[in-house]
Amino acid sequence: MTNAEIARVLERVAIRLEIDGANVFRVRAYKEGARIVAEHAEAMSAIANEPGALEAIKGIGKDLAARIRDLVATGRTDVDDELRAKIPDDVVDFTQLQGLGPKRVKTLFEELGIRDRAALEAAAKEGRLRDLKGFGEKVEQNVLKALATASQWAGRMLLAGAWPLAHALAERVAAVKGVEQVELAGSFRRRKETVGDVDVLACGGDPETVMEAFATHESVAEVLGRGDTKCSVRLKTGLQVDLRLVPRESFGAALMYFTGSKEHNIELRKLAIEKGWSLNEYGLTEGDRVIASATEAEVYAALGLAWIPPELREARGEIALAAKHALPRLLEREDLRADLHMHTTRSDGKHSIDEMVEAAKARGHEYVAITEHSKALAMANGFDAARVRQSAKEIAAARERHPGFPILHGLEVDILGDGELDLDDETLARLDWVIVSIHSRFDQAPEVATARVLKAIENPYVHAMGHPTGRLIGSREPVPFDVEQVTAAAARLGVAMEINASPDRLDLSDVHARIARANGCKFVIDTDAHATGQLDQLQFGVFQARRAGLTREDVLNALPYEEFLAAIRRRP
DNA sequence: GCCGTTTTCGGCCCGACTGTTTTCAGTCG
Repeated sequence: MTNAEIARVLERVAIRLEIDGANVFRVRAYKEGARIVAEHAEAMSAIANEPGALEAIKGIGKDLAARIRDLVATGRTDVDDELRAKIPDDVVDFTQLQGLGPKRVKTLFEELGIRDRAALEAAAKEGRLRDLKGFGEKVEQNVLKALATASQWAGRMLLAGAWPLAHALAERVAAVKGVEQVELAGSFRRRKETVGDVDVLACGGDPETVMEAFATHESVAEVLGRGDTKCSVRLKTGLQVDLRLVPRESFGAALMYFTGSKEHNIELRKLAIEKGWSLNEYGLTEGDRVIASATEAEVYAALGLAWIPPELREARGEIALAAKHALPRLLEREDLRADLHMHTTRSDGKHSIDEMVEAAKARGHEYVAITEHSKALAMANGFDAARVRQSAKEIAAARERHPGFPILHGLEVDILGDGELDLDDETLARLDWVIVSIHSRFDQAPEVATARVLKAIENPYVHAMGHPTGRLIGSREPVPFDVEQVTAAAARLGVAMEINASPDRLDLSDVHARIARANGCKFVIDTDAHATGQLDQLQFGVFQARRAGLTREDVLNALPYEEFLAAIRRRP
C-alpha cells in the first residue's frame, strides 16, 4: 500500500470511531496519524520492517505502528475491519455533507437506520429528519441542499479556477470607502493546488456596506449566511467564499488564523502555551495583555520566529526552521528567466514559433525552448527523425529573426510503455534540450512503471522529465512509479524534474517535489504552453515550487543562459 | 491513541455561528 492509501484507511477509521462515539483524543490520534503518513517522505512499506522505525515518527505510537504494519503486510487491519462491518461507507461519507457531523450521522444511522445516500435523501424529503434530537426543519432542508451540492460539486476547485473570482471579490471589497486592508486567506493564500473555499479578510469601512458590496457581486449565486462579522456566499461556479470583517488592531493575528493550515496554527498555539501565553484570531496574549496582533510579522516575532511564507505553513517542519531563522528564500516568479516547455502549430500548439517567442519576450523571459511532441503522439502531429532534421532548420531561421534571444531546439519525447524512447539516439543528439514524458500506459503496476521511467532517464541525451507522474488533478491518478527511487536516480544522472505549471497538472506535486529536492534533484518549471496566453500560468508552477520549499538554486531555468548551458552540458 | 529534562497519568487548540434550545450541542474552520 502507498502512503496515501494507508492514510486514507486511518482517516476513515477516525471518522468511524467518531460516529461510534469513541474518545475524541483517540479519534484525533488517528487523524493526526493519517496526516503524518500522507506527508511522510519515506514509503511506509519501505520502513515498516525496520524495528522501531515507525514508532520513531512523532505522532505514531505503538498502536498506530502496528496498524500500519498490518496494512503494509496485508492491506487490512482489524480495527478497520471491525468498524467497517459496523458502519457502511456511505454513512462515513455523510460527514462530508455540510451541516452533518459525526453526532448527527450517528443519530441518522442508529435512529432511522439510514445506510446510503438514497435513503438519506428520501428520509429528508419525507420530513422524517426534523423530529430527531438535534435536528429540526432547517437542518433537514440543509441536508437536502448539501446532497444536491455534493452531487453537483463533488470535488474542490483548481486554484487557477478560483484565482480570478477570488481576486474580483477582493477588489470589490477593497473598493468600499474606508476599507483599509483586504487579504485572501485560507488554502488559497497557501497556494494549494485546489481550494475548497476562499476566505476574504477585511478591516475598516462600514460593516453593512462592505457586506452588501460583497454579497451583491455579479458572480454570487446565493448568500448562505450573514452575521455581524461574517458573510458566506456561493458563487455561480459553485465556489464558496467567506468574507470576514476583523478589527484592524488584530488583522495580523486574524490573517494568520484564517490562512492556516490548521496544523500549522495548532503548533503555533502550543508554542504560545509553552511561554504561558495564548494565541487566537484576536492576538497573542498574556492574560488581558496583548503581546502582538496587528501584523503577522509581529506575532511570529513575539513567538521567536521568522515570518513564514504562507506556502510553507503546513506543519512540515517550517516552524523549527523559523525558530532558527533558517527558512529557505523561496523561489519567486522573477527568478525565472526562461520557459523550456512549449508547443507550436508545428505539433499541437495554437501559435507559431514567432508568436510564442514574442509572447515569451513580453513576459520577460531571456531564452526559451520550443519542444514539440514526438511521433508516438500521432494525433498531436508528433515529430519523427526526418521532421526533427527539418525542425532544426526552422529553429535556425527563427534565431535569425530574433537575434540576441536564444531559442533552444528542444523536443518532448514520449517514453514508450517499456521505457524505450520514441526517437533514436542519433536524432536526440541533434537536439539542444530533450524532455521525456509519459503520455500513455498510465495503468502500469508500480514495479513496471518504475523500471520504465528508470530506463528512460538513463538515456544520456535526456535533460529533463516532463510532468513526471502524468497526473491530472481530479481526473487521473499519478503513474505509480517509486518517486523516491526515480528522483534519486535522476539526481545521480543529472536529469532535471519538471514542475509542470499547467493548473490541472502541477506535476510534480509539492510532496513529490520535496522528496526530489531531498534527493538532490534539480528542477525546471515550465508551462507546457500550447498557446501564448498559457505562458502566464508559470506562476502556478512557482507556487507549487514554493510549497515544496524550492529556492532559486534548485531551478535550472532560474540560471542565466550561459550558466544554464553549462549546467546541462554535464551530460554527454 | 500519543506523549513526557516536571509527569507512565492526565493532559490533549480554540472561538463563532447555526439551529436547536431556553442554556447549549453540534458543526466548522
